[in-house]
Amino acid sequence: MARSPHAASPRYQQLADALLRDIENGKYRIGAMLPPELELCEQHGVSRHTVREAIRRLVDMGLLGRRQGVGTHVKARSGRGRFVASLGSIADLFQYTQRTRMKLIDERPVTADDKLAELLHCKPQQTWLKFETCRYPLGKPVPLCHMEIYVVPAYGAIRDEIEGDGVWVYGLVEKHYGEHIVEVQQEVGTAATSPRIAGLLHCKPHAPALHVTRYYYGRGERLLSVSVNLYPDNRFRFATRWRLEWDQ
Amino acid sequence: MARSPHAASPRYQQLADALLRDIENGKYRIGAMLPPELELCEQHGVSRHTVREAIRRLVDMGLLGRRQGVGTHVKARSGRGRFVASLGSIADLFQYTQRTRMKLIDERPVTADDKLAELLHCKPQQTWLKFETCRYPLGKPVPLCHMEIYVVPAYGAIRDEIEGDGVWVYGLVEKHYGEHIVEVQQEVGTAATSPRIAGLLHCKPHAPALHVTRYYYGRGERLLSVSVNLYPDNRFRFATRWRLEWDQ
DNA sequence: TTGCTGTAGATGTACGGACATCCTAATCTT
DNA sequence: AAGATTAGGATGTCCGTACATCTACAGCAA
Repeated sequence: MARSPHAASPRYQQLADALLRDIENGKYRIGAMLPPELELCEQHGVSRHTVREAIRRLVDMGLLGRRQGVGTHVKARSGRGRFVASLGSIADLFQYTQRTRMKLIDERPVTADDKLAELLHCKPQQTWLKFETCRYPLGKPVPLCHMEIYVVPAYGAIRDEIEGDGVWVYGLVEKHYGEHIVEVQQEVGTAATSPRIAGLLHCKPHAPALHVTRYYYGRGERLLSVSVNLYPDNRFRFATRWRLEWDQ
Repeated sequence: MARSPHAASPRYQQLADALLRDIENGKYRIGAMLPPELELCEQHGVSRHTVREAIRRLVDMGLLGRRQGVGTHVKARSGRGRFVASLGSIADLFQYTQRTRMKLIDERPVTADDKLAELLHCKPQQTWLKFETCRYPLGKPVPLCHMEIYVVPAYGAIRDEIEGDGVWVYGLVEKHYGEHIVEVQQEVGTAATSPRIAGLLHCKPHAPALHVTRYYYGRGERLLSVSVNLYPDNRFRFATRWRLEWDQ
């Protein structure tokens, strides 16, 4: 039977609300199993389709989890959503409104000592290829940032294309080696600019700078590249917008 | 009829893949309408249930949009996902592993001059309530950060609870005024610590510091609170994990 | 004990039908 | 010409059925 004309909300929504209440009230505790679908059908006098639609909502909200052959269990209790931020592509991580150009300063293989091994999350003695570059806004002489880029040696061929307009290392890796970046971990801190790098960046020694480390992962949690960026002064600020995902 | 035993994937998935190909190939261009559900049923020889399941996937991926009574249209062409980061709650934005305590330094109403009006995204002459505080890790004498917190004057009563363990201003606003924070905009930059604040923070004057501005919005894009935080030195780093949402 | 097999019970997939609701556009009325 | 009404067609909701697939567990065999 279809829902009555003036019902406030569809039945699956009412059922989802009821289940949400039961979860928040503690009738179904975290880790506990929900009754099977057919049982919920009887209890609430609806079809299996409606039950599945209601459960689907709660699964999307992260409150429930399901496994075929096993059942449906409670994963979380809170009815409030998560805050999420999203990017269209990795390039948005850099938030450069203007196009930029990369200039290569140095390239060399490096063997990880203890300190570098910690930075790269690898064991000492492992070898990486290190690029040192500056990134310039197109047509401007003052660099935007200083970058140290580490890639596994197998990806050395990207050196031929690393200089140029609008180049990103992760893009070269994806293009040449068919690896897709699936995850990026980013750490933002602050640091004083060393005299050598201050010279490259045209800023005062010891000036405050944003210190950004990014880890690029491919499928299977394989670390493909690490970059350490230094943004001097206030040439750059990160803006992130966090939004509540599913409101109630 | 159910799917044959050894099929690689369910029919709705095959149909979703087929539609995705058609979108990427340009058969259905951005903004164009997809054929109606019943037409897709005939074209692909499946039931409406299967068609709706396939379309649901593409809607979840952001490729399609639908409106009751109108139809299904193409919103985007790319088959690659978005990178998303998520937080369990606003408190995770601060990433303090230890609990903290807030200490009030000053409280006063302020009238926005041009500079402050720009910071607060409001018109000059508007009045706000300004709290100046430091945040300390529990039981430690060295503050973690210096904060300037602006709230609309109507929320003045929170001053009575602003000092204490594990207090967040947004939490007080939500608790006392029933306002839910729905969006947070965050800007991260760097700055040198002024001598006065350096004294409060027990760090050297002009030391590099993370400069974080956060805008807290309630429903209807109403700005409820603004905070300007200064984290000296390397007492704090932001870690964000961006993950590709739906992979293929 | 160990390993295999069968079975019950859970979710997953897929078909069918019916009616509700919403939007657009054509049509009718004023 | 402008507004109200109607009709058609699109998605949304909800019911029914059947079988597939997966998992855990009991029972049996080596």
